[in-house]
Amino acid sequence: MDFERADAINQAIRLLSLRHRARAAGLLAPLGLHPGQEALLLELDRSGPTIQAQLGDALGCEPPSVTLMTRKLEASGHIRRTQAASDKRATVVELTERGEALTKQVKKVWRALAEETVAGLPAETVAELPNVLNTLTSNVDTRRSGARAATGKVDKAPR
Amino acid sequence: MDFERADAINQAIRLLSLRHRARAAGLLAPLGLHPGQEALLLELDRSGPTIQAQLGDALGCEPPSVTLMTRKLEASGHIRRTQAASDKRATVVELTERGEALTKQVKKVWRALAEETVAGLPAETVAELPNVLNTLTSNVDTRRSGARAATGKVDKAPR
DNA sequence: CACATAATGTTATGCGCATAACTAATCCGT
DNA sequence: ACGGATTAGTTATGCGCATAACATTATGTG
Repeated sequence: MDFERADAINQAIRLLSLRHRARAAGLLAPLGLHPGQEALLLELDRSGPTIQAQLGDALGCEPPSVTLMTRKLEASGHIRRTQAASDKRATVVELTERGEALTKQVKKVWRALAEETVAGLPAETVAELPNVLNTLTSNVDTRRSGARAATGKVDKAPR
Repeated sequence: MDFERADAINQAIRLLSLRHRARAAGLLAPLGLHPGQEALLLELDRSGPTIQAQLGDALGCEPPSVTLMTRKLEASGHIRRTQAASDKRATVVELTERGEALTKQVKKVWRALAEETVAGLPAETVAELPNVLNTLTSNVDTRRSGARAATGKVDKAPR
């Protein structure tokens, strides 16, 4: 691949990151959220009470980031953190009622953002988009060793 | 669009941002660069001596960010900043020889990253990728008034 | 010309996310 | 059952990027 094409791709990804995040920030601000927090709320809405380590895994960010995100969302009353009974190291995070109400609003914003983002693209391109983006992501993912989650193959627990 | 699809798109963009940036960080670290700085060097390599305001425009970031980026790259000896003759407010930024040498290395890394990023995708998808990503970007770009703008012409595809 | 307005850049501050270093709890092989 | 390794979480620190407030220079009207 020549440099021109390579740069076009890298630069496009970089700019998309900046602008999509900026737009999300603008849409989430009226809800009192900063970008990144919405992902945590949505994950809790999707999975119910969750351990912080799993949250970090789902959101693709590191434990210290999860600590700060949960701390702030707890301070604003949208989530609740309790020590797990079965594992005294773990902290279980769950939505409060306020958090659930806010998450409903977040979902509306999230749909609006996605629609705005893909406006003007052919339906088939939009349909393929998540898969293409996920492929790009796992290609550069050093966390999960680029493994594809598609197979759903999990080593069975030896017990 | 239903929430599932919307979330798949937004989440995919968010994760791609994190991972692509993280991978870039890993590849640039041996060169002594942090992600974001390479874009500035490449822009200077492409356009020659440039005013900071134009740099911010090209990189899609704000004046204070440009100030910090240029300050650090100047401190590391890769760029030089001089006051413009024609406009005493403006600061002209240009590559030093060290900066040019480093940029050569950056280009190699940049090509490698792009190739790694699009690995496994059909060639035609890769060919369309920059345009698709740029469309997504301008759809959510609140900086330059929404849509087309850059070159003053329609992106492409004269039917 | 004078003066309001715009444009360039800087400082201060804040958020998200990262890594490094640390504590505390759980697991596991001997 | 003991003691090393693994895992969950926190604190400290740093970088990139953003906005807000500000100083300085250019510009374009009356």
